[in-house]
Amino acid sequence: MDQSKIEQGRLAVARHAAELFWRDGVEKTSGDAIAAAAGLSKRTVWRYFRSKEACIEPLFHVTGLRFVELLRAWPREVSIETYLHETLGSMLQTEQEIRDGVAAARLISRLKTEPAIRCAYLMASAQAEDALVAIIAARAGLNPDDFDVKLCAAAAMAAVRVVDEDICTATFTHGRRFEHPEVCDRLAAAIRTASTLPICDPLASQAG
Amino acid sequence: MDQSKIEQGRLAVARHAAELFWRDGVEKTSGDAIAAAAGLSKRTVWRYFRSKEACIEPLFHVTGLRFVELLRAWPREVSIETYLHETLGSMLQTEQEIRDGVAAARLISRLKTEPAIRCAYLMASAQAEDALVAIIAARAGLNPDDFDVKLCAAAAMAAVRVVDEDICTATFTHGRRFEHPEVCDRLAAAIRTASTLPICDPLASQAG
DNA sequence: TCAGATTTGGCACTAAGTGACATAGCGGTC
DNA sequence: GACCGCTATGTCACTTAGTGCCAAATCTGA
Repeated sequence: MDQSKIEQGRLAVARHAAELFWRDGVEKTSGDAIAAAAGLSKRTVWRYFRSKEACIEPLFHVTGLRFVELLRAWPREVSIETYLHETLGSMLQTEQEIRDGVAAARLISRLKTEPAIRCAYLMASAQAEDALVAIIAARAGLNPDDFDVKLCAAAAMAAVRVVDEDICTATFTHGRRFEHPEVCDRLAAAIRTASTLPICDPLASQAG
Repeated sequence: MDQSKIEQGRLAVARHAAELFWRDGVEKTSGDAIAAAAGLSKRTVWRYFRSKEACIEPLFHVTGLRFVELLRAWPREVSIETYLHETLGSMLQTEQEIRDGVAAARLISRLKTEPAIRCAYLMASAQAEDALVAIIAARAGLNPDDFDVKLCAAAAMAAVRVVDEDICTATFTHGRRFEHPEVCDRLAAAIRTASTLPICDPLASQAG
């Protein structure tokens, strides 16, 4: 599918936009500057994105999705705590993925002061929530259209969002440092607490 | 405080903007049209709002806040189910408040097709979540800065959001009709399920 | 009624975003 | 390799979103 090529292009732009938004702020960053940094014409940028603030959505989207994709591989017989401790460390494989994670985290730490960033972040979270629905449905053995599944996905995503925001602001605006296990603990605890379906504990084995 | 005067002005504009967004779509509605409908100069509209899509935020904000304010008056010795059944019906008092509710609900039913509306809706929900934090903190006897309180507020707000979206799309795009008790039941059930702190049941009486 | 402060409008301007068409690149086919 | 159709991109003129600046209006209090 060549949809992914477009996604790659959008992501490339998003990385540059994120850099500029972080360095100069959203207001002081022009569409021209983003286009120039990405090595594209302005026109192409506006073909990729409906607005300036949407330029960073793919970055949040991809980082959010990396986490959600990690959950997709979550074996039924493993608890959330065990799974995250075992796998979260290897979620960001390449240098690029790590850079994306840092870039996203930095921007998240600016959510309070830059409404445009919050907007993009929330939009991307909504997409991640959609992806999460399918995973939770599979794990709970329910239909993705089921209201309870949607509710659980929304609550779990909200939990991730709160932890994210908390950790990112603590890191980038208060200079705190987090060791890896602590992040796993907090994410797992929040997801467990917020989950409205019994998905966090090992599940009774089931055919299929 | 004259901050509320500005809020009234913003809300007045938002009502017109919502009408136009609903009738013509966001794209086909110009800033000029909004200003004209509100009887203001374009300049004043852009002083009130940072972007066109933000023009409807106050409508979502006020309807969301009306619900949150209802929860503020929630007595400690009453369960969420009882409280909502007893009070939700009287939440929207004036004709204007009812019109606001309908206008917001109609727009929510367009969330799938109009990203700009989703953006505004999510931003307003984030504000409502902030307001909810204080209420939950009070009810749970915890500090508003407490992580668990923020988590509970986020999860509860997510629950309200999912119910909202579900009911509004069912109403306006599938023509379903909801009786009042059903709405109460669904909201109460979702909030109870998603709440991560024991706030939904009557609380042991406590001085103060 | 006057002074001072705040709010609004008018207008010129910059920047965001679109439409229409030309061009470049990229398989496939002969 | 030349030809073809297809899609992605660029160019440029254009509309609309959004800001800066100053003047007019409106509000406030003595």
